[in-house]
Amino acid sequence: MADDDLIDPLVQVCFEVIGVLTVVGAAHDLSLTQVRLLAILRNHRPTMSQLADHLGLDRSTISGLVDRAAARGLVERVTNPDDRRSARLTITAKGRKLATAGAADIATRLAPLFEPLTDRQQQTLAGLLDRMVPARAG
Amino acid sequence: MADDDLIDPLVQVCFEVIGVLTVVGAAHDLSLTQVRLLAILRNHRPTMSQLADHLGLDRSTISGLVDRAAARGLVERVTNPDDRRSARLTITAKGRKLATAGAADIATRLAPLFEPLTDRQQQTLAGLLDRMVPARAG
DNA sequence: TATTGTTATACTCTATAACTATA
DNA sequence: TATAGTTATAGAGTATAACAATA
Repeated sequence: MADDDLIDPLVQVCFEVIGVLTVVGAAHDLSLTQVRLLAILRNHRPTMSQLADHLGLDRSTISGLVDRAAARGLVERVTNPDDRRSARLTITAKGRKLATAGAADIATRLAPLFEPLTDRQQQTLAGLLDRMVPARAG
Repeated sequence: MADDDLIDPLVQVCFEVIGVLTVVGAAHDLSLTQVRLLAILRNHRPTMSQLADHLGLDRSTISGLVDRAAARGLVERVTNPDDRRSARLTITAKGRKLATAGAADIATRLAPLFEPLTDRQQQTLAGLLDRMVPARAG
């Protein structure tokens, strides 16, 4: 098949989805990157370096990002007694609450995108997408 | 079905795709927004306001964006003789060349994502995604 | 020496508010 | 008056380079 028959609609859908994440984030004064940060911290406690690798950003960028989120009381640095150079990041109760509310908003705002698909088609889509995401350690 | 069974992998895949667009853009000194700009201008000649609406950005943001792209010779403002307030944006030959090369890079870098799927599954995916993108005027 | 994280710096992206020119 | 676009301003996101602390 012509690549574009798949790539074009995929990229289009991605921009729609990212657009939803961006506006929902903005409604809570969160940038797209802050949304990702909270989403990750819901299930993980990475070090700054691990976070940088995962997000594909420089460590210095992460420092600023975490500074701003910490200033809002959304995340916390927890120093590691075994290696005092490194710090683990954790989400606060306030951050978790915001993340949970945001996830619900996102689900609601994403729903219209799935509307053209039958339940059966949505299941098929979920299966295909699931196969595309590599199992990720962390 | 549980929403998250669809939303989670969809969002994951979207971040993968956006990540590819970001790194390919960066390899050509283009931000993600500049990549989108060139992608749109390959097929359209919008006014500044139309572009702002389409990208979901403020008109003032578009001004700066276009300034920087124009300074690199990638796009041009063409004033409309019928309404001298407005300007249509066009891609230059240089911009088109860059966009074409970028699109090829993107296809190459996106390919590993599809690898877990059979050709038949890729066709199915393309069909489902296609149904999700609204026909857009412009 | 190597690694973890921060700081200083500079540029891009973004929105708000105020503005100019045209309609 | 209303609309198209720009400019001034301020803050967030980003990378590079240089740095301090720890290993």
